[in-house]
Amino acid sequence: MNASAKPERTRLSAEDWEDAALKLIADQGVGALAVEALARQLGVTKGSFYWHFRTREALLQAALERWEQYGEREVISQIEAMPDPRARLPELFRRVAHEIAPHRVYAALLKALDHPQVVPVMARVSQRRMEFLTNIYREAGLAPDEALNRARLTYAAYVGFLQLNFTLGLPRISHEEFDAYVEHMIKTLTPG
Amino acid sequence: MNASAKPERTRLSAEDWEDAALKLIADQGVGALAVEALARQLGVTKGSFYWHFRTREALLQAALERWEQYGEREVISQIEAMPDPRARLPELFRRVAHEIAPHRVYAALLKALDHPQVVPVMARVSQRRMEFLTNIYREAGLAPDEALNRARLTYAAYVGFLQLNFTLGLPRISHEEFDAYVEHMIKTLTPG
DNA sequence: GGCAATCCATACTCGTCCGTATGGTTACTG
DNA sequence: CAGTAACCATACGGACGAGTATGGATTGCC
Repeated sequence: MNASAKPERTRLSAEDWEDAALKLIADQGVGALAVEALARQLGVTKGSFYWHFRTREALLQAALERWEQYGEREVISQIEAMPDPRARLPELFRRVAHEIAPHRVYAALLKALDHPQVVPVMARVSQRRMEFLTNIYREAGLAPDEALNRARLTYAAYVGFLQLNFTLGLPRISHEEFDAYVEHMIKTLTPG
Repeated sequence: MNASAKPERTRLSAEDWEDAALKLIADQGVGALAVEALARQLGVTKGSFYWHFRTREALLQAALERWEQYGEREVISQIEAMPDPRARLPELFRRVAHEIAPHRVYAALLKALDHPQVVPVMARVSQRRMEFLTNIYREAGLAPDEALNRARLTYAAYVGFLQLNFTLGLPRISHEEFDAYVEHMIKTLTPG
């Protein structure tokens, strides 16, 4: 019942700090990323931190890069492996809608877009996802420009949903209502 | 060529501070709302501030309430005055898409949803707008639950667009492209 | 023109957080 | 079992921002 989630650890690595940083970002946002707070949470002091990282900024950078690398799930490859292109969109929507945990860091980063360090990361990640979405729409039968615009619309709806629902807790939607919303979204945004 | 935007002002009122606060929030976010910075921008010192407000928190509160009252444009009443219900949605979309300035505070507040003071304000404002949207969709012919879900989707797309485009500068979209996107959005999200 | 009330400046205190300096402790290695 | 490298604690310096104290300036009013 220590302050740390993993109480029995003797020595830490840089990766441990990065993971802890991402967890803290997901919980309280980028602004709450303070080295003394992190150290307390890990059961050590600042002395440890400044051995692994030159500065707080360096930790943020490392954590972001780590997230960008490993955070991009294999969802993409799994979806692309599906034989029927028209079946990919509904599957993608339902998947994303029901896996909330992996999106918490993205939602937190979305609120830190004034921070110079997160902007390029978010730009790259969002760009890749949008291109992926655009491809799916093209393979589902949309013309190139239509596919691009539909991808923009879909991704904007995704981002907005993140903000409105588990950052703001807007209309405390029930499970059944939520499922109905997802199906409505599929019906509205899927061609055909 | 002073530091202040309006150099020739002798005495300030509480409303002046609130307006300046909202301007600063729109420009640099809620986190940048510091009293000394604000004072510099207004050409005075902290001594002035603490006469008008008991604390920084009080200023934020007052500014948010001011924004909630006067920020809700008369767009709503203008749209509702339109005779043809089916013509309201395209008009609303085009309007919102081309008036960027009034949405800058909303976008900034969207990034401050971890702050306890902004959450209730944003909840109320977003709720009202969603209800407004839901009504329009119903009047355009959608069934009640369909109208609600479509309103959710539309509003999420709006919120997401704010984040992706003038917070992140995502794909530096051109004017023509943007107009095409808006029309695509109208075609996709408008019933019939 | 004098007197309050209003408004603002200056000069502090205090807490927080980043970063540094330095010495101690644990683990690895020959 | 040394000795060296990796890891961590303690203590400090300094920047920055909120809030307080107090006196000065300005405005409106009688």
